[in-house]
Amino acid sequence: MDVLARAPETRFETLVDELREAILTGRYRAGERLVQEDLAEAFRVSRIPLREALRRLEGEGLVIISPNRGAIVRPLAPKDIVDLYDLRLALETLAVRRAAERYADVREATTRRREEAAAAVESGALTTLFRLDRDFHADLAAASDNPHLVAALGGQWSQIMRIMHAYLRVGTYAPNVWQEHSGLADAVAHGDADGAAERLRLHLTTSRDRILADLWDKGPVSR
Amino acid sequence: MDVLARAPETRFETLVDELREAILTGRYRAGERLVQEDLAEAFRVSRIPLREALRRLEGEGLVIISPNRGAIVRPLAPKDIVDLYDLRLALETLAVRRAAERYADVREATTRRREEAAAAVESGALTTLFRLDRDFHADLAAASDNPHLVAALGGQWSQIMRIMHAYLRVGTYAPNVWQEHSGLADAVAHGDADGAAERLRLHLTTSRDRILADLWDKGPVSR
DNA sequence: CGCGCAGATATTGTATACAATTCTGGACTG
DNA sequence: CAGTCCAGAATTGTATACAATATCTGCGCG
Repeated sequence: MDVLARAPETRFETLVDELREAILTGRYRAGERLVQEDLAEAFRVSRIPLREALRRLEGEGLVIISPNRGAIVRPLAPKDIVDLYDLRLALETLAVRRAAERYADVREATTRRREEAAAAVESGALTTLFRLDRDFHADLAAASDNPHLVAALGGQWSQIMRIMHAYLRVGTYAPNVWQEHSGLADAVAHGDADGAAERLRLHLTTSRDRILADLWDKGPVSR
Repeated sequence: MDVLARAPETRFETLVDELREAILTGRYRAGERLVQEDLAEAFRVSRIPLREALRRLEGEGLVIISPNRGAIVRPLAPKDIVDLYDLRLALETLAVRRAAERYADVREATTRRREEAAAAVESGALTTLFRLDRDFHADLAAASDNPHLVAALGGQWSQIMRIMHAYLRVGTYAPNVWQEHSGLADAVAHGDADGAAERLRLHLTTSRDRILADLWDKGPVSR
């Protein structure tokens, strides 16, 4: 057998992840055309897996495909930010309530990552920072024991990550985010569903308002 | 120009709808293998648009694709029913609250369809009945003015329709569903967010319990 | 200056071919 | 007789090429 562990992934799977990452980080900007031939060459694949990947991302709401006209990166308007956070709050509130009812101990989801996040802030590694944020909330969602909810939230996180990359800077990213994460995890672990829901609401509304405040400074840009 | 309105749809789009419909109505049953060559022949298309359609349905959670092993119709366990209704309640509660805040008049969404549904019950046209049900709730969701929420709910409805087709009969389908729809639409139109949310909760929990009760009769079938 | 049409461009759909992986059934071995 | 292994079948994954269709662009013409 091979010394190196063989990646069992198909080209479609890696391609979806790479393309999603490229859109999330702004390498392909909002409204930009995604020409199949160009993408296929850039990612060293043929058009078949590429088309499948585009269809998947279309399903996630990251790209828009018009028949015979091609794909573009979906534009993001300020209202999208409000709507997405509204939706995310509803989904994640359900998640933390269910997790609290089960007394799920999600505290290690913070302790493990808290100092890593601090280091990322220090070095300005924004992508790492956002990934840690997402991973924490993903663990929280998984604690709900509702796979369908986890899947729905997973789809929304693509959009959230796009917003973060587009509008957050080290100076904008709240320094006490991980403090809020800890309090949230504690409430869940103690079975305090109402407290967890309220902490989540505060956490998300402040995050959203921080983004919106930053947005007004720079004008209604669609990146 | 042509007399007949030309369908501007691509094969992928029609294929997704046809395949989804086939799975929803049980033509392909849970766990059944979906062989690409066979499907391509059955729907008179080549494998490329077929693969794209399967990827889309995989994203909707209707099929499961294993690398090099092919696609199957996703099995539905009783816990899935509970989880899906839990998720749906959270999403739709947000929708009706937002709709109520806007005093959205969704009452014609019931009046138009109420007698049509009664006729469908009479003639035993279950598929028509389910479609009317979905259309009402889709109108309700649209009244929230949150496209992302509408999209999320749309994805969940594929699963809900599967459950309905699998477990509901004319005798099981509640006769006063459309009465509840009317009350819900009235509350929304009067801007009574709390009342609408409570009516929705009752509507969905009774629907769910009816399905679960029917399920225990027949045993834990995965159709 | 506006309009329309032809060519260029791009995408979609399809066919074909082949590689890679998984599954299957039976022969072989202990 | 049970278990293993292997060759071939079946299926999926990918690449290439090409026809059909739709869109876009720019030029000529009235």
